Amino acid sequence: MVKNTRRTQRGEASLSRERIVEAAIALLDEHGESGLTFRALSEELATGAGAIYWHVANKGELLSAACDAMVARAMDAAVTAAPPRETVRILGLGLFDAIDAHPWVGAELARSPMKMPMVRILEAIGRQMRTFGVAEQELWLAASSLLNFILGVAGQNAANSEYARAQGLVRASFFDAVSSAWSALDEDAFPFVRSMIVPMREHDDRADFLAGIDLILDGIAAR
Amino acid sequence: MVKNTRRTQRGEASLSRERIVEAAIALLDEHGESGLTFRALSEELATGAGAIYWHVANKGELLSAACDAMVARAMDAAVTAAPPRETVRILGLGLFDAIDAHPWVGAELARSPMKMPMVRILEAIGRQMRTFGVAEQELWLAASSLLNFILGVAGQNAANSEYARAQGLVRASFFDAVSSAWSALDEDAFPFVRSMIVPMREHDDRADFLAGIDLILDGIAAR
DNA sequence: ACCTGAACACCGTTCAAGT
DNA sequence: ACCTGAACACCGTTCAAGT
Repeated sequence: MVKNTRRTQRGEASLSRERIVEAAIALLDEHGESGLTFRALSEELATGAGAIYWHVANKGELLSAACDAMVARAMDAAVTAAPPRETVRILGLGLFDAIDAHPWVGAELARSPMKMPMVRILEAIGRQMRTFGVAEQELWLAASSLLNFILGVAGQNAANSEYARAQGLVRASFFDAVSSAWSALDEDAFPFVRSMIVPMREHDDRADFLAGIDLILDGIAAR
Repeated sequence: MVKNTRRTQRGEASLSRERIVEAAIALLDEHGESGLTFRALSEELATGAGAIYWHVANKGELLSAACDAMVARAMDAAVTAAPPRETVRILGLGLFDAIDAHPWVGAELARSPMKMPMVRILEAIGRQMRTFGVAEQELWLAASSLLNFILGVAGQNAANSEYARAQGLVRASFFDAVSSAWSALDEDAFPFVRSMIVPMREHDDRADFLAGIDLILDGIAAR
């Protein structure tokens, strides 16, 4: 490991997959999804684009790795000895908060096929379903339903945040904008949505997310 | 309406938002999300990029309009006089099949904030929840939970299809690939996921989707 | 009012060349 | 083995100019 002694001594770690992913996370957090470009990354890391490609296959892999790092962190933080129902809530909330703080994680999760970041979530949820007492032949359904719900919420939250960012709005005024859009809908064509304007405005994403998980757990328990 | 008589007589309708959206849908269906570019669209429509921009604000609006057209079609096709539980299943399946046939719809849906395509789905589901007998103060939760689950499934299905397309795989061999990836996971770190290899391979997306909806409806009914 | 198409300011990715 | 940075082949979007 003599190769980069000089750089290390100067306080600049040599280029590595880890450092690249770290820098990518910083860019994504600061400027949103559109903030991650190989040019910005090169500048941040003081190298050329080609150097990054030596450590990472392409942008997709980079995004996926960044997402995975965040999800792994959230899953690890949610390790408890609580009963399964409570643990699933903690897991879910951990993910919810991570996505709330880093919307791009939700967007990437909603895109990623059955690869690593999702496998982690499936593992964490599935274990709880098993201790929850779900029958063996229903485990896949229980775990994947919960997962799909969580991914749906994740995607929506991320979309809302990105949209709000693009419009330069804060969270509260985003829902103001939605509510005025819904007010303009035709009463005959959209009676239900119009009747939801007030509930939508008063709703609490976090609380609804938890309640949704409970709904599904109730449905599972009812079998 | 004299302006484009000549063009119309020649059998080429003049440029319009509708024709543009139509062409966009054709490109998306044929070549996936990456197939929709303003250049390809210009060629297809035999015009310049600027002409398209006169009718459509930007690419996002175009994608959203294309998605909305597909969702509207699916929702209209699912109008029945069946009891609410059955109707929700029909609505869901209609959407599921539309996304299965046009994966880009699922991807766009997972991205779109609380705008038009989603408002349609919310309206259709919400009406059924009301006739289902859900209490007024629980309507938002019931409808939005169902919606989030559906969007989650939509996003995953779309991601799987896009991934399979990119790899040049058919559906069956996609799950083969996932199962061999899962087989390579560490047994100690991922016992649950490894135990799901067989169930995952044998599962039926459509059936699981329906079962998931039932799970949530059961949870709602249990209140 | 509607369309043309060249031009602009970006992208991700590659690759010969260096150390 | 690792890095440089110019070059390539694309993008979405704009805009002066046409009809």
